[in-house]
Amino acid sequence: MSHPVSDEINRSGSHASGTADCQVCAAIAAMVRGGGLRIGSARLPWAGRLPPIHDRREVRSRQTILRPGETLEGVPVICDGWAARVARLSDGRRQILSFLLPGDLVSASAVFASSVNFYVESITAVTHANFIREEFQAKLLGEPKNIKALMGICVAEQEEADRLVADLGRRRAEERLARLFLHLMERLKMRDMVQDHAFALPLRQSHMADATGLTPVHVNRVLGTLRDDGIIELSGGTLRIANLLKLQRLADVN
Amino acid sequence: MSHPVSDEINRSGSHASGTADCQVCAAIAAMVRGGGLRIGSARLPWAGRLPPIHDRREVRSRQTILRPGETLEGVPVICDGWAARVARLSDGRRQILSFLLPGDLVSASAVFASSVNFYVESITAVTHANFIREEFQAKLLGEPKNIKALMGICVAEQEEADRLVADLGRRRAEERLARLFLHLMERLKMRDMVQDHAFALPLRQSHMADATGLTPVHVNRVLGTLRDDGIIELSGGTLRIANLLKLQRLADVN
DNA sequence: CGATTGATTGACAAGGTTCAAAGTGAGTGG
DNA sequence: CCACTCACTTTGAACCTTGTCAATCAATCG
Repeated sequence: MSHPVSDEINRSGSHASGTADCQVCAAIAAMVRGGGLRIGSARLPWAGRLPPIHDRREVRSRQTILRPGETLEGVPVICDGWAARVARLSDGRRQILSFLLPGDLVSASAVFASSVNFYVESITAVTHANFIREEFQAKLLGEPKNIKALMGICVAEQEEADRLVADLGRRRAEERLARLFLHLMERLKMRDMVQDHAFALPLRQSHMADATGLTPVHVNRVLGTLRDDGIIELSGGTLRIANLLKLQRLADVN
Repeated sequence: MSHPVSDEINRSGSHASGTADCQVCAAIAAMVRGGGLRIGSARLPWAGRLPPIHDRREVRSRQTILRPGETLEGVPVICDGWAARVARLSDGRRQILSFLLPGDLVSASAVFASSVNFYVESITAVTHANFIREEFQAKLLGEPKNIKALMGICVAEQEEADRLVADLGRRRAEERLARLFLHLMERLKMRDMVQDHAFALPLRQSHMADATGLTPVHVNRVLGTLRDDGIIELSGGTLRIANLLKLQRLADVN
């Protein structure tokens, strides 16, 4: 069976070859199946053939993948697992800027700059590929259509951030968590990772706290009320939205 | 005296001509003097000659300039005055996403999309120009250098938003206000609008509240303590940083 | 098994909000 | 020029949401 993605990868001489090649193929294939590289809901719809990768890395859960200012080997894309972009304050406070899901470009800025100004940390075990920047750029800048797609990713990234700013600035704990869950569900839906209003949620309560600007203790309490109200069921790493309508009303969608 | 900017504007047949042309020239000249179009600290360093504008508008203070979804006539750039990008929740809560100063492109997204998903509201009286999108794009996409400059603006916009997310999620009132003031001072410095640690600050306390995710009453109290501690002097629309070191320590810079 | 990590709970403190009222200042019309 | 109005600032008091501290419980892992 012909497989343009893995063909391309296998042809690229520079990537780390090992025993896990088919994993990479599978992961990137999944990415493509999901509609191309993305950030949030924006896509980079490349026709079949990806640029060559510099390398591919597998990282255990709870590791720091990138640090601010650190030189990037390539343009990082998440193949598998969950990661987060995070900001750290000097006294250790943390804020999750966004979650990175399979198929996500870590940041549009990484396409042009050789470093970023946030941390990237794995939440689960993560596989990520680093595309060769020059080739990635060349492919993008070659076609106006691709430039616009990249701008689309930038805009989506920005809209995401604006949404989060309004959430953190003006919404209370319950609303923030409700919106977090709905937002994640939307993104996972696009990847066919939601079944019957339920999906794997590998986040600790401290992750949810860092994403919503709350403390883990308070997240715990709010989750408790959401559970008691029959809105969500959360256990064993699986979140099931038991009452979507109520959750949406809480989250102030529509 | 030859003046490439106003020459260009005068040559452009499609812009609204009136009695205030020299105002436009002056405003855009100021913009150029300041280093080109920008967002935050990123610049679009166009060599002397701007693309033609579709029109130019003057708006009184406290008006809504743009609404989400509304069709944009062109690519809006602030020539004079202060405006804000703002998000509104369904129940009326407001969050200021960013302040727009003279020379600011309202949003990089406006270059490619014909609508945006936030409000733009004037704070003072505002003059803004709307560049013809096709020409603006053509000029940008024509040169790879310009594409990278545009991407630089996108990245700066994003970094701004990330910074704000961390502030709103993880910093307390005093820190947020301190950072707001320092951030504004930096931006105004680039425009030569700061003298001796003092600058015109046309914001009401409710603006500061909407920018920092606080209530106006609490902003008032915190301003009171900053004043009492001899850190700032704020009156008559002028902010003077009386003790920069203390303010920076509060703001957790460095 | 002991050790570690995360979830849960209680008691209490604090930061920030809400409501209400009074003070201030600039602009307006008479 | 004065009184009036309107928008904004300031202040107090009560309240509420969220944070802090501390202890316990549950689950996982070498």
